[in-house]
Amino acid sequence: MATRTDAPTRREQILKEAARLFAERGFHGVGVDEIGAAVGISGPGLYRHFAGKDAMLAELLVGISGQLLTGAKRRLAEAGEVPAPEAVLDSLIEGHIDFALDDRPLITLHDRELDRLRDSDRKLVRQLQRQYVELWVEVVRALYPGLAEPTARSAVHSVFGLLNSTPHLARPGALPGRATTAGLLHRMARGAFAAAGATSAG
Amino acid sequence: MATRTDAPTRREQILKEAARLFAERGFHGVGVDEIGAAVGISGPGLYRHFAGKDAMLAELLVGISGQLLTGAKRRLAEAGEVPAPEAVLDSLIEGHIDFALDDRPLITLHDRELDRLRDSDRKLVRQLQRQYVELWVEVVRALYPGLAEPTARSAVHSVFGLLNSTPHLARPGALPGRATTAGLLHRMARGAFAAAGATSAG
DNA sequence: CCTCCAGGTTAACGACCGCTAACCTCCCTG
DNA sequence: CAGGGAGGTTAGCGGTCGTTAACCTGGAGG
Repeated sequence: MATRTDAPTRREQILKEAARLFAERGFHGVGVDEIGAAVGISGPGLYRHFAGKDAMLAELLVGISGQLLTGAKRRLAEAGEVPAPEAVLDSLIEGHIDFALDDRPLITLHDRELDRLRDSDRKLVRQLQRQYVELWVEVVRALYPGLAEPTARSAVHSVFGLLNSTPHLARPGALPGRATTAGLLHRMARGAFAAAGATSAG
Repeated sequence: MATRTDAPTRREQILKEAARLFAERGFHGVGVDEIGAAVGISGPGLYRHFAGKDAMLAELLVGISGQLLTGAKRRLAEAGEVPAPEAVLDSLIEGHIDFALDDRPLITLHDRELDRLRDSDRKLVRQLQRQYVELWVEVVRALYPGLAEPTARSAVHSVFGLLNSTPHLARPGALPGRATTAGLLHRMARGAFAAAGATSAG
């Protein structure tokens, strides 16, 4: 992860604030004037950077899905030729937790405002999401071979629900410390998968 | 659970359809005309039954929170004088899963549109939610005494995220069967709690 | 120094939305 | 059978919102 040192562009500022506002009050609940005000310009000035309000949401959601998928692919590749399923799953979980903890507004948008997109954008996002899920499913099934595919997919979605619950955990800083929270979530995710893979043939 | 046999009142029809629409497209994304159309009357006819669009959302959210809390209290009481923590936790999990599977739109609204409420209603809903969470926290800590309270609370929220993920699992009927799904979710929830309670002192 | 464009501004338009007003029509009741 | 309330209807108002139009300005380039 190459850490950015240069200042964020105006486009990036806008996207960040829009994400926060959309997550807080919903896509329809936020006006363009508010988004503009959040970055110090006013309403219609946004149209110098984006084609419209929809375009901001689209770019956010496509970006999220793409980042998640790209990161997961990278982690899978880094695992080497004959990866240990446990290590790969740990790596996937870690990546998802990082994302959920560092970009809470985005993780909130990700499964909440998808239906507000134009058809083509929505299809793209869904495709990226599906690839991401399938990637997890394969790793989970490698670790728990007894799991049928639909069951594994349900389990993956459920663990996403668990990991994505962080926005509900408290106002900004009330968590017991980032590392502690990450550790707890990680252990719980592993525990949930283990329970899914253990008893039943699915 | 006394099963209803009489026909639903118009109010109930409206609430049900409103819940579905709010869950699908967000509170601000649904117009009163659409809600009316969904029950066969048109727009302003709704105002014979509700003071306004906000009132529908308020009644839905207060109802959900109340039902969850009431059900949980009942299950706790049914457990008897010196309850086995395991059995109580299983009962709580079962109740929450029933709710998540049977009233998907409501479970979606429950953690998504809370901020659209008037102050007084929002406070009431939050209070009910908090009581529900605290009830779970006590049971979890009885079962895993090593868990510190904040950790237990985080764990409970995370398991809610897991259980509430059902709306994302698939379109209407694509699940492997209700009982199977319920069983999977139940095992995963228990596994997640076990993992939270096992390793760390939290 | 003139030009021009990137990136702002304000004004205003058209659409939509929540809600009210005014009216109608059963159906129940005394 | 008169009366009235419950539960609809349509028309329309007032406000908001996304978007466009028209205009302004500072700074870079020839």
